[in-house]
Amino acid sequence: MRAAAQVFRARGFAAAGMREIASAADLSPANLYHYFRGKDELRFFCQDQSLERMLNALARARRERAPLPARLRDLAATHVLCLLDEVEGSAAHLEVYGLPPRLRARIVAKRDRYERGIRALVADGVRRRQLHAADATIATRAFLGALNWTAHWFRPDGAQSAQQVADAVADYAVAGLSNRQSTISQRSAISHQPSHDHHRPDRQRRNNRGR
Amino acid sequence: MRAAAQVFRARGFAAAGMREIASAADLSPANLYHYFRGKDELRFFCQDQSLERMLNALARARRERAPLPARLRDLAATHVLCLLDEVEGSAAHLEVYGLPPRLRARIVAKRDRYERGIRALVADGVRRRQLHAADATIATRAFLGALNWTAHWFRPDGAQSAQQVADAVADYAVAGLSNRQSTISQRSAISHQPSHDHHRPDRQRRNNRGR
DNA sequence: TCACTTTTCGAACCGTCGTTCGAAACGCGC
DNA sequence: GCGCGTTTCGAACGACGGTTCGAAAAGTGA
Repeated sequence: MRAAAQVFRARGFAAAGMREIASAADLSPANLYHYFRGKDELRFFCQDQSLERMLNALARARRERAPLPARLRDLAATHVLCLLDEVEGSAAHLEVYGLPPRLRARIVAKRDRYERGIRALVADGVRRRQLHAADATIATRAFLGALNWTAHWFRPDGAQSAQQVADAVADYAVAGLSNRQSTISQRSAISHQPSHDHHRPDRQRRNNRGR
Repeated sequence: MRAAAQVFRARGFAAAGMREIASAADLSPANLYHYFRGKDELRFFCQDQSLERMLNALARARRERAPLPARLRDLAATHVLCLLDEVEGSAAHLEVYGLPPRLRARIVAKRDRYERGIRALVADGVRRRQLHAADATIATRAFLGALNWTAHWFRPDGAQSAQQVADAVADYAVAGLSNRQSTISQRSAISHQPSHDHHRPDRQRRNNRGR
């Protein structure tokens, strides 16, 4: 499972091959199937385990009595560490498309439970004026995005350790929710004309509303 | 290309099939190859175009004279709109693995140019004390993560429009750079014992520092 | 040593996917 | 209608990936 998580994180789920996973685990491809029913199950276990750990962190954040920003910061740092450092951690919980009819539902349910839990914390913080967010749902997802994206760029052989990255990213993510925004011009006076349509010369414009 | 971008965003690059793209574009699979050399080129065009638009937004942010947070906010909102709203936009620029030997270099170079440009803005803001970030590189990537992640959860038929989401996410992302951490216990007094090593019985420890 | 279970693996099956080929259908100027 | 370039597509090829099969090797307890 550790090998699978590694390969999933490095190549992405769809691009990861069972033969590659097997070789990373020092097994023959066929032998993998005596431990796992198939690729989907492997993916499911990785995701399920990561989510379980994150839900534990969420429960801890709920029960602590420290100020909300501090609790969220710990939650965020643990979240990032789950993706990066912990050997068995996997960023696979981000790709839910794919295939599994039954398994997918279980993962999505768990993931939603996690997200809803965080959103409840955020919304509560906003109500108590300890946090600031225009929309708790969007803010929560942006918050999670800053955390999840680390799986895309972190390199274990890089300059900073997983712990350092987790701390820095967690600080950033929580700062986005903290109040006392420093008088940013709320809507920006800049012209803002998207330079849209971009004059594409293009071959021709077939298929305009066919079907 | 619009159809390809759609399928790429929905299924991911590796999981997207040429047959599916073709059918989404009302073409036969074979016919696709009279307009594009192959899947890689299709991917390249999508990524290149998105990046081009983002680089334009970056150039605008560089030349404006508004306060830095406001400029970053506009840049962020445009970035999100590139991923979400603009029909031809594509979130494909996030998957650079895959295959292309020559094309890959060009995309990565362009992406790095974009990231470096933003990082320069951030670092400059930190120097002028208009922004706050412990590490400009990590902060920039967390910033971009909050933006990029929208491609994973945004649904066009959802409650809020792409513009609303872009605004809210951009506000959050910039707040993470402009908010002084409000005396969050810097290292959090919470116990924090990662429940690490998790007692894995493990088979054996081959390949420790192999390479 | 002997059954019996567990683990391992080489080889192959089968589907899918990216891609190509050859030719039919179309558009258009003459 | 006739040529000619463009567009379209059905069918198939080759490769790769997930998976299965059957049996050999390794472990286990008496």
